[in-house]
Amino acid sequence: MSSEELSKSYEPTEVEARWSKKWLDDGLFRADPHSKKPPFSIVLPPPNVTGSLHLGHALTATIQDILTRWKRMSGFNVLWLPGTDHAGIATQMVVERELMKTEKKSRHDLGREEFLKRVWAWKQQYGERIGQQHRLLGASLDWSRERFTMDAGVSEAVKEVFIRLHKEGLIYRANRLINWDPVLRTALSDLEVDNEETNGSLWSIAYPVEGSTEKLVVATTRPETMLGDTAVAVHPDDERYKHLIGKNVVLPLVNRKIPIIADKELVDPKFGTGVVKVTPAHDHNDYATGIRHDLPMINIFTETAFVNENGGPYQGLERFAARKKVLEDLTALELLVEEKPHKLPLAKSQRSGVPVEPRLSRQWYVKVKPLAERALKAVADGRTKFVPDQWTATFNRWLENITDWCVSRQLWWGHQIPAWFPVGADSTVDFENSTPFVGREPPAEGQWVQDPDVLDTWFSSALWPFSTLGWPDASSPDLKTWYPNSVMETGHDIIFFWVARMMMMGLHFMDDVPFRTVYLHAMVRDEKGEKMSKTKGNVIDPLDIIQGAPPERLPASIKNKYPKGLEPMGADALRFTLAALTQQGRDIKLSIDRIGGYKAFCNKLWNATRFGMMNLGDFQDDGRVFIKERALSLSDRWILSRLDRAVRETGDALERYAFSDATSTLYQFIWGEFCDWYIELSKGALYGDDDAAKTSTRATFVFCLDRVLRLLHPFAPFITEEIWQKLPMARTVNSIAIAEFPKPDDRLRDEVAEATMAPVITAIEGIRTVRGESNLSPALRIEALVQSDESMVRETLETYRRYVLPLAGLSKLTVERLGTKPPQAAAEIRHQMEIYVPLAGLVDLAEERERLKKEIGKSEAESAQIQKKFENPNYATRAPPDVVEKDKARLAELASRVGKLNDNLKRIAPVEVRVAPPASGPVNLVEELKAELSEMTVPAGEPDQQVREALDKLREGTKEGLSSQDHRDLGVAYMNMGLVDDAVREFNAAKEEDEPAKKKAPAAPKKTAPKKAAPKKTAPKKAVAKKPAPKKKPAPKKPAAAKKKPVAKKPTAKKKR
RNA sequence: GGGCGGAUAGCUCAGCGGUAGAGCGUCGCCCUUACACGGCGAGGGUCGCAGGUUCGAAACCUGCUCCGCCUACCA
Repeated sequence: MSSEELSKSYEPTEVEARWSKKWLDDGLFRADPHSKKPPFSIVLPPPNVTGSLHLGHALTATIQDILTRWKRMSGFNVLWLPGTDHAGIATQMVVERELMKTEKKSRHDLGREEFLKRVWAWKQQYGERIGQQHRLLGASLDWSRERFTMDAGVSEAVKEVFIRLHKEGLIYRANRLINWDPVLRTALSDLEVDNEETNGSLWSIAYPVEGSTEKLVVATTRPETMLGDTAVAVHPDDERYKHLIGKNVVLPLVNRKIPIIADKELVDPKFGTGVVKVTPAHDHNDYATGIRHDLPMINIFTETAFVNENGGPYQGLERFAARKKVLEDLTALELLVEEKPHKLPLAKSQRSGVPVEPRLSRQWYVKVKPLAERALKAVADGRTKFVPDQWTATFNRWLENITDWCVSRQLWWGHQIPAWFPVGADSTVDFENSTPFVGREPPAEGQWVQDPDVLDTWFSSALWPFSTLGWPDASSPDLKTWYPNSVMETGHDIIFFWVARMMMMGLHFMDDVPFRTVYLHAMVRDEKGEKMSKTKGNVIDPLDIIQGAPPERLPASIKNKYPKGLEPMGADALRFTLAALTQQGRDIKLSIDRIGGYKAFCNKLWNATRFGMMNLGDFQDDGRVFIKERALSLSDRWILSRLDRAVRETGDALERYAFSDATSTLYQFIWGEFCDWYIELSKGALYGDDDAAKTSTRATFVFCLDRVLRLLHPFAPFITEEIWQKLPMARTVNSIAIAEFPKPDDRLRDEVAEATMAPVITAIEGIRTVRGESNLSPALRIEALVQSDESMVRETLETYRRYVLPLAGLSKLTVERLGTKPPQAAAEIRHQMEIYVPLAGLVDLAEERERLKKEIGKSEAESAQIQKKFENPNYATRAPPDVVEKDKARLAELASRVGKLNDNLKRIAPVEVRVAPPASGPVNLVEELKAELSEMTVPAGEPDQQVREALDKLREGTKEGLSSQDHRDLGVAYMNMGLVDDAVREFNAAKEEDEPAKKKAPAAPKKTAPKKAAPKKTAPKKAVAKKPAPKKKPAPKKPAAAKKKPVAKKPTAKKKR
């Protein structure tokens, strides 16, 4: 790691290309079914073979790759199996559209065989793209096992399943009302229909009652379907129409007699006119009614939704044209009573977007009830778990109300149904009424043709967890090793389409659940929260983010924000972002800026490595000496201990599928602790000439970086591999991808080191705060004084001044007991220490006063808040003692803090000072200060009466009897005369006078909350008096123990992103 | 209509009974020899509204208001 030069910033593109190729060449991700390791398997949800990956796929790949790499590194025999889906309707549509565009031909012009050739060619051409995208994302898939849903093996599984289900009576053929897409000319399952609220109309049409002048007025949203009406229904209890039940109406326009029936399920007497026209062949409700009442069913549309021969004079009209004509004709007959606006749910085909036309048709169905029951039970028994578990309820509800699954599609691209129809004597085939034979091959006797229909794409997808592993060959080693899959990870949008169906098929054919855990992720949306879709133009190709893209390649919305295009972000940054945005049950809003932030994080890591390369010299870790056996410095011990926490937290987070917790732990550790603190602290040793210290620091650096890279590897595989390969250390494997995932190691934990570092960090931060607040240039070396009555703090700061000096930018550090304060110094009161930075000549003291006042205000506010709790007598008695203790301690700390801040404020009071009036009680410094500010007119150099008297006393040698107030007054006087040292001495003396009093009854609470009623103050006062006692001393670890704040009180947890 | 999720700092979100947090953005000082894709510091919130439970509620309960998503046969 010494000689090589690293580029100044991380350039992902070249690195990623190199490693994705290398991993592939080395076959690192090839799974071995005969391995002795415990198995772990995931099958990739197969994307549409002719599509290209979008960010949703990138999220899928990222999460699965994180799990996969983590498990692989943790000693599992991992299989992550890739594949693609033939995506029947979608693919067929794309190819048809292309055919029409380039050759002006329909698929019918080509014929089935030729058309399918074209689809396969298309698949060959575009199928590669998805593989390529996955490789560039870093997905550690076993490409040797890649499957396609129309591969021979998978097709064999599909046939087997169909035939067996048929034999078991779970697949049957029936003539029912189905959802028909008149553009694609195929049946659809319920799930492939989207209900969309639409603004339509509700028309009222008068139907004349036969043999009467009465008319029944029906309400409808689809008047054209009246051509197929076979009844009119009223509610049996509706007094308005009771007398008409059993009579007929004459259907206008077609003059067909149809009965008036009573049906309480269909009819809600309160809606519309309370009369419903019944069109069983074109409406799902009417269909059910038709069955109940044994009504005739008249189909009035062709496959393409044009009126057929049953529509009389309307034959040949498209359905919406027919509606218009029907309405016109009704108007002419004066039978159209009313048209009013009406919102209705319109069922549209998910694929073509066209309103679905319910159509009577003979189709194949799967009887799912029995299958669903097993799936429900498996989940109830905990054999499969949902993460997040809120999906369990969704899953259950759907399966509990499931209806039979229409699996036949009138398409060409897909698994042709293994059913055969006899060819009649006249060479025709009666697909409607003849009985098909189900089997791989037709019977030897007679002439048969195969059912032209294909199966729903999801039918083959449902078998994916086992069809990809060699089923139906039960002896397949892959199947034995990796079924059930460990995890199914996919988007929650296909829980019904896919997850539920895999559960049913897996249980039925493998007699075990297909996967133990289902992790469902959210949908990826754009930064405004809108769904990414081609029509909205906000779809981003993951590769454009990874490799960068010129503006013209970007969708308009992105181009607007990034007119210069996108810089290459790298796959690692994209992956880390996606993982960080993962949160349970919520959509993911992806922002490019956020990715940029994680790109910066990669760059940070890169540069930390660069720093190492420049400073590790010829160090080489041969791995023979355990790190803790070296002579480690405090910072070494500290970072190792922090590292162990990060290891623990990352592992825990992964166990819980809490990917975002893992990313924030890693981010925080790498940037906030390793880079911001450890590297800075290590510079002393690395730049110095103590060879032993140098070596231990180098060893620690390499040790930490190695662990942290391995921890990070599942999230950011490329940069971690690149860097890991450069570390000067012995390796047992040649890729980080198969190195061991770090495990917690108690030997690294060092509570003493963390506790010792705490005051060092506190001091550095305190001094930095003063610098920052005072706008001191970072280049300026300043002096600082730290006072503490804790000997441990003093000793630590003395011992580790070599840490404090450079990190706080000091030229001099003085450490002492609480005592004399420097004049004109900024003060910062921190836990167990007071920090003073003389500012004379450096900065305007007025600003420092403002700052102190603000600090005081804050502390007082917090103090008041806590005191309020004590005002409630129940608080002390009923709240847990530890909570009360904590509040008391905090109150004491605040009180002392306020006192100290006030002291300092006083000390750097303006030269033109108004001396406090004589006061019998405790001094209210805040009030006093306010007064000072408003009366800044007292001329300098002329101490008032009080001071003069005090000075007189002094001159008379009666100093002995001076009160603390006297000392203060004297101090002010000396200040006014420019005798700083004398002033300080007096202030100090004032303080000492105060001390004994404080120990009995602290003055601080009185100062901070003088308005409080006396009785209420008693409780906290006692507490305060007790608290600063020795008891607290051995607890400098408090800051380190705070879980979220790893370093100290307010450590480095302010990192970017 | 039913179900689920959400409403916390300008933005995106953690927190889910005991001192309001992070990242981004903002402001200030800095090109300090790993990193300006950087360093250091700071400001910023009556936790959607109204009740209730509790010593104590952003968190638990009830109701309401918005915003998403799923699901459903009001013609």
